[in-house]
Amino acid sequence: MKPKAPMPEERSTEGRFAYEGLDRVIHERARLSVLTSLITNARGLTFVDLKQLCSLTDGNLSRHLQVLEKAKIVEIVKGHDRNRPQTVCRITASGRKRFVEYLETLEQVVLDAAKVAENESVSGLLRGLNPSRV
Amino acid sequence: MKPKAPMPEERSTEGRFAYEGLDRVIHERARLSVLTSLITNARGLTFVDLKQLCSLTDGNLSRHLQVLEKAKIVEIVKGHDRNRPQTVCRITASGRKRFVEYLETLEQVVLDAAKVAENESVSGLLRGLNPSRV
DNA sequence: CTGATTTACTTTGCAGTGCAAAGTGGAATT
DNA sequence: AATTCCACTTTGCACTGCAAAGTAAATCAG
Repeated sequence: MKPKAPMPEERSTEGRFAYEGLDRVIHERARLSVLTSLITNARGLTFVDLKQLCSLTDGNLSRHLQVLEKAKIVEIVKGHDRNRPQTVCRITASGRKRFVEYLETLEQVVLDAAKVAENESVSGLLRGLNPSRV
Repeated sequence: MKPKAPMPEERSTEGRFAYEGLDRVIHERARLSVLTSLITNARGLTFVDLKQLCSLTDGNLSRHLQVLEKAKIVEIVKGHDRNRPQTVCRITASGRKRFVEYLETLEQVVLDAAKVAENESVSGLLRGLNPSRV
């Protein structure tokens, strides 16, 4: 049998920084933008609004909305306004739930990173992260 | 010429939620894990440490470390310990800088999302995000 | 009325990438 | 000498983000 001495390093660090809450569907720059836009506008936003808010190209936005809709994170209603097609997007209830869980993980990442090992200085969230002695 | 009435909607919202600070090299679950591990352990971590901390497979970690090294975000020193190969990883100065910038953007995302449009309740960072009337 | 332009998307094509399974090389063990 | 174990690396593929091209309907120009 193997002794396998419990090294001082190993104090339940298994997956300490794995962040499984970082949902792949959400953890993508463009989609993160879209969802942040939508969660702050629960009444919904149009395709054109989103395109502007997120600085996305038409094709790009279209693709990401498809992904989010398929995942039931947003719902898309195609209608018309002033005789022009108008796509309105809203975040769904389950989408909101998933997004909030994701955000909680994000917050944890920021908090973990702000901890900076030897706990030199933990003032404002990100204070203390700049050049420290190597 | 076009009148182009300044709609009430448009108050410098261009790219409001674009988050260009979300560096593609960093904004990836596995690499985000690795960097958070490394920034909290400025002295460096071994391949095996990282594998455990981030719950990554060997191949996966190897690949991501290559990407991070090529981007000069981490430096990798291959040595030996007790006659076995040992890879030690450290975050570089510029890597730290880029990562901190990234984290600042992340924090902004969380803050923006916490704002929830009608500013119903902005207490704890993520309080107020749960089911609100649609 | 016809052709051109604009608006609001959708589709296509490809380069890039995350991931796991398989591979490598050297120590230690049998 | 052969096998096992450890610490990685390489390979292969399925997926995906992205932009360029395409589509459809309304509006405008002449």
